[in-house]
Amino acid sequence: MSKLQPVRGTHDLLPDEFRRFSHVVGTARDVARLYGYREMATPIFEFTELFARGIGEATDVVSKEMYTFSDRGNESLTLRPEYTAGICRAFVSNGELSQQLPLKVFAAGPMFRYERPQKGRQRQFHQIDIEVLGAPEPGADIEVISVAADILDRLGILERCVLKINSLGDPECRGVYRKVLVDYYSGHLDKLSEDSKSRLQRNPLRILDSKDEGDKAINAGAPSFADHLNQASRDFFATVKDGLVAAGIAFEVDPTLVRGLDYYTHTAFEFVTTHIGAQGTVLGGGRYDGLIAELGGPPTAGIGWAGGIERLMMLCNEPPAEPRPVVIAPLGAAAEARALGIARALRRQGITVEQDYRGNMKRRLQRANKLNARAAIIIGDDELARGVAQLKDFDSGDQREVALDALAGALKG
RNA sequence: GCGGCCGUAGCUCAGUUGGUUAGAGCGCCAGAUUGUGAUUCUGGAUGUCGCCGGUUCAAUUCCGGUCGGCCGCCCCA
Repeated sequence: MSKLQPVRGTHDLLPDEFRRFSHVVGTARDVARLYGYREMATPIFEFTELFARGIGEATDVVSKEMYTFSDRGNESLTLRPEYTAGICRAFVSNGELSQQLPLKVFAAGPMFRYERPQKGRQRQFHQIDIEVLGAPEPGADIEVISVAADILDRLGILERCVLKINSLGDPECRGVYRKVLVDYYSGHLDKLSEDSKSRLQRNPLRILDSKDEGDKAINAGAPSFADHLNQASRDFFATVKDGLVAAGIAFEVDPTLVRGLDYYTHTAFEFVTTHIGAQGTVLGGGRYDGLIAELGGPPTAGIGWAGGIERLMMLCNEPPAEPRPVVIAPLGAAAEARALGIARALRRQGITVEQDYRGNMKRRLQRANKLNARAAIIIGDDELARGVAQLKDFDSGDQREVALDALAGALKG
């Protein structure tokens, strides 16, 4: 099997798989539309600077997972590793988007991250994405989570997921807490795992989520973020939680939930599942009120999430079956020519019709069977002369004669 | 980036304690009278045993490397 291989961590979406892919995206799009979100798209690559500044230089994503290259004009470009930064950039680039706040957008497309592939983790993967810009109110947090829950519900996977939420506070108390944490862990440096030592400067909040047994023991005595939230952050979080309850959305507060991207503030959340292996986060996001200003735009609040399409595909129900085609089987050159027009007329009526390019009757019916056709329209010289066709039903095996101009009616009825 | 498992026909897998033409099921192709599928019967084709190199008289079987997949860590969707 010395065949051409796709690049590591990429894969082809063959027709059967693509059907499930479109089902996920289509479902998400439909639900987002019900909430008034409008779809848009941004380029697959951006200036490297955008991600470095937006996501944070020190994050894993930026420091070791980006597909970065120089183009022929010597610009450093990067294949987008996530959607939020690009959408925020588009918001800043296109002044008209700020004329009607809040801006509510839906987007979907490929993302790229240089990681070790495993189940639910590829180098090119796809996300659906929702963002609300210009809404500092907790109502936006609630709505965005509600959209996610409805999408998961429609896909039939909500009951296999748990919604975890946490508050990362505002920059003020986040900074205070960060310092408190670093002080605390610095006192236990000798017992900290290697991973966590390196996390200490980079992202100390993440140590709280460590799976290392030694770290867990130290974490037991760690100061909690909840105790360090300022009043405004506390109130904000309480409103979000009350709203979720009012909307009938079940959740768990998880104080160890920390997002790896620097721009998050206040609400952070994830829908996680245990059904698809270690990469159990199916959809996650949060609030990023400082990001747009950080990128050089007007201070504008933001909140949103991204969902992994491949992960959702692993969990979701079979999409509805495609309509079964009708096959038109002409015999002879004259009938074949005539069939082209008949097939086209039927398709204009919304009937799926397949016409083979070659083959005798047996061959054509065999193929019809493989296509899971519901019926065949058989037209030979005899039928042609009389202006009729044999209409064969594949499920019952019955066959009857139908006038050519009555075909559409017969197939619809 | 770290650790572990794996790689035989289109698919799922068996097999060779190193030795002539590497197997099964499913699928695929052909036939069972002239214009009728699926079902049934008969016959057929499958493959550089992932790739490169080493050991050996001899390797798909042993060893090394490499590429790819899977599992866990890390990280995240």
